[in-house]
Amino acid sequence: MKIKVKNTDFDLRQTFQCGQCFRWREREDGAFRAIAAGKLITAKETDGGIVIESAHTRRFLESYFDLTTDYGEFKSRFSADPVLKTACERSAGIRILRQEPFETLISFIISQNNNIPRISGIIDRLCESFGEPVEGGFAFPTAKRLRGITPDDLAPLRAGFRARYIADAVSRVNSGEVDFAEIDVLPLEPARERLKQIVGVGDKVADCVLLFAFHKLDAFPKDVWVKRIMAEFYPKGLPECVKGAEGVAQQYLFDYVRNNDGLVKA
DNA sequence: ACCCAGGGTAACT
DNA sequence: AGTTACCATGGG
Repeated sequence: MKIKVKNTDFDLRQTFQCGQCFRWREREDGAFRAIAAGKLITAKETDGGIVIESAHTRRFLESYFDLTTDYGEFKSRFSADPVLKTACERSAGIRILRQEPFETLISFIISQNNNIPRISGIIDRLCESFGEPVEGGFAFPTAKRLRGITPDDLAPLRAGFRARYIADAVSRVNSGEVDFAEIDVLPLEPARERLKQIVGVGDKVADCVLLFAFHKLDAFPKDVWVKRIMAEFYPKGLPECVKGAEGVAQQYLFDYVRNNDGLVKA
């Protein structure tokens, strides 16, 4: 499958490097590639728009890249707030991907008290060590494939104290105690409580999973950077114009502060 | 050597 | 309910 989409409200680098995903890499020729949901995807900016190629179906790609959502509408709504207006303009091409729940869960467990380059490294080693080999690399290992895994088994990842959290997540997903199909249809609060049953999953990790995998756009992950933004610009809370789409606003703000040294005080 | 990183937990007030 | 040390590892 090969599809071409307009590059309005869609920038590959901004979308892949805004911290929502960890497996997309830029090639020397400027194209991006990743294994997602077990298959290779490549994406490249061309004169006529963005060209996406994969063995995945069109339906999958439209869902994964969230191609049917109008981000221009979000941005015009958010622009009622001056700080968000600037953030939207700076990071105008961010889209919220629909990633696989298990991959997103494990990835954001690994992300805690960690930095993005090392998160990517740990995930790479997880895929190389336990993932199924597929064309172009390794699939992210499924929960089923990791059944029974112990923290010691995960030692080669060098995930540190997070290894036992990963093991706990695998166990609870396999037992059905954490049920992605159920979480998918649950509202934000109860869905968050389900995920927080996993040892090592708190509000922030749960909200990332709900936003980046289940596309619950009202989830608002509060990491150290967002907390700084909130303290600096929104001490009384988020503006009314983001209601229902807090997670989308969060990504514009997150990308904005991370790429603007000194915008908020550390 | 020290600090921090897309935090969470356990053990305190 | 709100604070704090600690958690492994790697990079600056």
